[in-house]
Amino acid sequence: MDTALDRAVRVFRERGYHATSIGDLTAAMRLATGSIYKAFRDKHAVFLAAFERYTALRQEQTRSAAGRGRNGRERIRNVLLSYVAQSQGREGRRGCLVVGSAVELSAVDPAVAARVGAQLKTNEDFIAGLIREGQADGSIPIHVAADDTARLMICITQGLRVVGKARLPLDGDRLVGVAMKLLA
Amino acid sequence: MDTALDRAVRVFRERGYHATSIGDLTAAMRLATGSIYKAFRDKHAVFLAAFERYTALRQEQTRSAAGRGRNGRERIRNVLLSYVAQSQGREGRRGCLVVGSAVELSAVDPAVAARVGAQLKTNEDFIAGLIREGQADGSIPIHVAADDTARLMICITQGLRVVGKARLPLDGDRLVGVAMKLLA
DNA sequence: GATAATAGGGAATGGTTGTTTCCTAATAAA
DNA sequence: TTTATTAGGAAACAACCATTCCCTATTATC
Repeated sequence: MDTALDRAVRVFRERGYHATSIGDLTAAMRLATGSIYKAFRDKHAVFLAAFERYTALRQEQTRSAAGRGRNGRERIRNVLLSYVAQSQGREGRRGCLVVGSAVELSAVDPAVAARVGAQLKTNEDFIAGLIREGQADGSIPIHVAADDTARLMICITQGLRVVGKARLPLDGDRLVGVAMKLLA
Repeated sequence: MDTALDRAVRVFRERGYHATSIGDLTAAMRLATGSIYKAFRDKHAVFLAAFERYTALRQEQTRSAAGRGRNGRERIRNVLLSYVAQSQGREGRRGCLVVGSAVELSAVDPAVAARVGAQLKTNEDFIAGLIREGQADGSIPIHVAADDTARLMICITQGLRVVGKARLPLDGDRLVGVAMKLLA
């Protein structure tokens, strides 16, 4: 069932919610119409489940990228580099479910809006935490405004997904090199 | 006819392409079905026309914001502030057609993808130009990498629209204050 | 003033959508 | 082995979609 959900995630990422028909889902999930409706109340429920699976997976990836840094500054650099990598090439064209949901649904779908908002807040808090870590371990100056900088970095990461979907090439080292000035 | 297009822009921004039905368009544009199809080949053509009208209007606003600065650095600050303002409140929730098109359509619609790419490139070139202006007038250090910084700023502006659509509050002065570090 | 041409409106249409229903095959319980 | 229960699949259904067609005013032309 989880592998079917993974396939649903993929279709929703590529096409978005409205452009994905139940027919697309049956083909992608390799489940018949009736089977999908036995497992989920409706298309919306499939989407919500896919959304949650996607965010759980992505969160894991981000934490793991952060884990590969020796101090706060390096952890943030790795997180940003990981975002650029995710936003590029085929994976980038596939898109981000959080960004897609925010743009396509959060204005008209309260359930989705709540989840999108929560996810952004979680990510922002995580980055703010890393900044404070860096200030504690001496790798980031204390005068850096943790919350504002974290929010701006969220904008950068979300913007990367938009730009990546539009197929603009992204050079991770150079882009992140510039972005790290925010921690000066 | 242009005022009808403006109304179409509004609906497409709020709901996106797929979730906007011809019925929605007739209601918004105050035109009957037949009239729309007499003026445009199909729904896709309406969208393309709306997209072009939107980008023309936005471009004008951005140039005008830049015009209110006395040197390169101030022009960029004003452009960023204008983006934050546009991404906030009701206008922010209404969303950006460029971001929306990039996320919802550019993967499956070459015509839209080309327009989105061109628009992003135009904006990026504009910002890069402002950076070079600033370097010429002495308000921005010469060691700033104009192209990389411009691309990162595009990510910030596009990300602002995503975050704004998700209803997160944005403090223009503080956010832009942090972002201006990129020009240090 | 009569006629041609056109802009606009609304009903009809074929296709597609999300959802339900019913049937079949497999598994678990007795 | 037989029965109860469940997971999965395909066809049926009503609602809605984008699009076409045809009709009615209105404008422009002669």
